[in-house]
Amino acid sequence: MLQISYLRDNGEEAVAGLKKRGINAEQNIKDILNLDQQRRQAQNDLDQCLAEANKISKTIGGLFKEGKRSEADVLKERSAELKEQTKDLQAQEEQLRHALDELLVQLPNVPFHLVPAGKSAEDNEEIARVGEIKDLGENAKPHWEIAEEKKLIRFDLGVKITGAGFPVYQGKGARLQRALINFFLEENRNAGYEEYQPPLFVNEASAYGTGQLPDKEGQMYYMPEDNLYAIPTAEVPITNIFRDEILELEELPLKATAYSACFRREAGSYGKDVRGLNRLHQFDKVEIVCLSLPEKSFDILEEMVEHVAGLLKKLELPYRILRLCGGDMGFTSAMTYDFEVWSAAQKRWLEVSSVSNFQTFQTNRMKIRYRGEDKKIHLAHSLNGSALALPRIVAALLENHQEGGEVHLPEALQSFTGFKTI
RNA sequence: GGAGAGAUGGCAGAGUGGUCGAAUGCGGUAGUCUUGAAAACUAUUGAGGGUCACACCUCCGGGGGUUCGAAUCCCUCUCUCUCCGCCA
Repeated sequence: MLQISYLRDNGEEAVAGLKKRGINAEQNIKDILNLDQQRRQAQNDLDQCLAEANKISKTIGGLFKEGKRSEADVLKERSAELKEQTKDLQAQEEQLRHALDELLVQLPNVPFHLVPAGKSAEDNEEIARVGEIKDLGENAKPHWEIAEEKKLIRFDLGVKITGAGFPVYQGKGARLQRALINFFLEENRNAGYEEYQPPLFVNEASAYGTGQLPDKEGQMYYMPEDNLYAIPTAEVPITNIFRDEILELEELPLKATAYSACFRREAGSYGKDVRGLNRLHQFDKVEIVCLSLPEKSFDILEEMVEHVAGLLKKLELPYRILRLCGGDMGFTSAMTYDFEVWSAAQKRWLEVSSVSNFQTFQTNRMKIRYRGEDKKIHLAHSLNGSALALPRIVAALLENHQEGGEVHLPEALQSFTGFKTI
């Protein structure tokens, strides 16, 4: 959620920025500032009322001690009046605050100046393309065929025991999953990320903290008996570890990584998008999360992008990096880079990582702060990215590295799998 | 699942219905001393709102109530811990 102080000082900048998302927020922000003004006035009135009431209470206390009952009784009457007033003012302030909050949470993050304007994926800006796109000819098999032939992934068994979108990995398929998780975690750890193993379910406060609620309510699996949500990404528990914390300067930048299973309902998806490993309800992902000084966060973002690019290079997969346009960016992001790997048989790009800087959008809600050089408390910036999401990486590995009925694993992976070919 | 205990500042831990945003200790920060460090001593040290800055207001798990006045009394919810049961 945007900081009200930011909107007070930079309302026009926010309006201009949000246009890049295709949103005209002018009236909205006007309303917000208006409500903010009213709210502060109400708060002020309330405070004064309370101040007087406090003073009277103290005076009454003194009078009682001196035994001046009658004088105290007079003041009690005034106090009763104030109490009525306080009630009204309190209700008023609360009502204004809720109205303000409601508008505020509906406003997405303001895109960074580098973010191109645009409506959809077509307006994204390709900023790098790395690796050779090989023409595998007519015989190239899509990953689901390879996975089925070699009994790596059993979609049928997943359907049997759970449902569509919950595949069973078997044999070398299962070992490949385990190897990839280890490979990513090791790479991340070597790059300075501390490893965590978080809970897979989170409470409501956590889901709000990272912005899954109220924006993506229907995308999460929910367990009403316990009021818990299955995490759609490790970003949620990992970032929430630092909720309500004040970090010391030495702790920044804080770099964390975690493997987790991720759960997404993916309501409304269909067709080729959900074929094979393209889109699942449960999948594995290794995530990286950073908390940084505001002035450093875009450097950190570039650093994270470099790191993810390094992983894809080691996997010898052709990929491209996109800078998402305003309209394609997530609600909470100020700037996002997507990584897409080439799917040699499907002949299309598959998103495998999304690296974003949220600036204070998440930390404002979560109250993740740091004590600055000036000894004052400021909001930190938060960032995260996938490093990496497994299913589409597996798809790309199988498709791109197939040759003569075999799949040759990249060298970097071989020590983790314990086998070179599938 | 059953029974009991508890929830106070970074941590530990006091707190009689009024001057308690809260003793004390530890920790943190700054200083004195020291060649340097340790120790000792001194000072300082919660967060949010508000203000140019003060003032002022809010917060002792959450919500509600009693009272002129609540960390303190009452109700309720949540959570944590201990014991028992079950169990990877």
